Amino acid sequence: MTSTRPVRLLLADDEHLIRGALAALLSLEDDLTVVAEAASGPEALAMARAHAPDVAVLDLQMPGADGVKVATSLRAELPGCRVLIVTSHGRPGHLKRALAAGVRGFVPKTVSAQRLAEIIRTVHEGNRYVDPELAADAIASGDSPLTAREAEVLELAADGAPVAEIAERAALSQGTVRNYLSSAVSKLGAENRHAAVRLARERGWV
Amino acid sequence: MTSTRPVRLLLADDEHLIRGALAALLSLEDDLTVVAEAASGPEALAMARAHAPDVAVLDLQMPGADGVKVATSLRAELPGCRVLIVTSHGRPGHLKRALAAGVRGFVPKTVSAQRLAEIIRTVHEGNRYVDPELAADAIASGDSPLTAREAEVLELAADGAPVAEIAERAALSQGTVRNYLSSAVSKLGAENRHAAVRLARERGWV
DNA sequence: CGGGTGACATGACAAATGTCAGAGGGGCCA
DNA sequence: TGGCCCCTCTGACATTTGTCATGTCACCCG
Repeated sequence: MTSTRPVRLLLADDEHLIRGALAALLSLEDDLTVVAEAASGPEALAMARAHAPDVAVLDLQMPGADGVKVATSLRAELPGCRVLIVTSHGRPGHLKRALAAGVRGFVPKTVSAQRLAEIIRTVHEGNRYVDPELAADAIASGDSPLTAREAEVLELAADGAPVAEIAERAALSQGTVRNYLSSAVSKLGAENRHAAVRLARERGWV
Repeated sequence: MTSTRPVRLLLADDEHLIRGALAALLSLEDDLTVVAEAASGPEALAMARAHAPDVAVLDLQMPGADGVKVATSLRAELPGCRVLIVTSHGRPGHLKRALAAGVRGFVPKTVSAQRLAEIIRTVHEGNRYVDPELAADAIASGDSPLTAREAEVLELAADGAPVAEIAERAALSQGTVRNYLSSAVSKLGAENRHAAVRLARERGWV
């Protein structure tokens, strides 16, 4: 395989500094070429439509729509475009969501550019790549033990709202809300609902 | 001023990808040279001692010790070394803390590498540089209305711990803790202490 | 069809939390 | 020195929670 045409990349990250630097570094690899850059979720989608890249390298946290949402849309609109998610804070639940959205690769930003280039090639060839450490975390943390309602109520409780407000927003009775919160708290082994929110967040279950 | 020797830089960021990319980009500027890199707070300090750089470019959030703590130590040990903080999530309080620690520059990662290079030069010449948007946020959010104790107690309450635990850890009576929490909550206009924690965090007051 | 499970509810009780009034002591500054 | 503000505490009270027992209803599966 001598003169394959280079892999066309879309780079999306809201931090200009990182995105630019990354573009520069990846361009040094002569089998990779950055054809488009975006600073937000919607922009990434638009760029993908316009340039139909081979691989989309997406940051997980972007304004507008996060990497996973963009990946979902991309999956439908451009099935040929592989998606690789890059993230600073790899929480187990994100990985699971990402894989469910058809993402082919998931790596933390702690990898080197060299390594990232290799992973981009891996993904482009149709293989999957998940950072071993993140994968281990995801397996260790397991599936969410929360039912859909419990998770929903816990989420509404996330900003410290009192039960009355949660009940109203969820269209549930206060007693029911307290029941859900109580069971969520005990399932997570937390001291109270606020600690439960923290735990669930850490594990990516909300 | 024709043949000044290049500005010697220390780069500290726990994300290898970013750090490497940044190093590569900044090295393209012929008046800048990266003499050391670090992936954690303590490592940054050690590197600074070993290489005595002209400017230290520090990420705000690093394992071990954050950028501001490193800056504080650096101020004492290497007064000649200017510190520039780079951050993803610019919260007003951080800026204030950073300036108090003698940091000369504070910029979000949304700037371009070009711009960053200019800012590094500015800082190296002894001037200060603070991102205008972050500065505006900091001014708008104003000073913390919390007394030292209120902030301390609020911080201990941050992870959802019950009052009893806070009281023990702060060596205060439970009643006192509740009084402080109560006054903090009302000063912040929050619904309860958990919402207060969130608000205070957002504004960088804890 | 019967049984299990989850969504949803009520009511009651104990525990934690929020609020208020008051009170003593220390430091700072006019 | 007197006033003011903060720190610290106490005690009492109303409100909000967490927990438990219990019940109804709908749905899915064997």
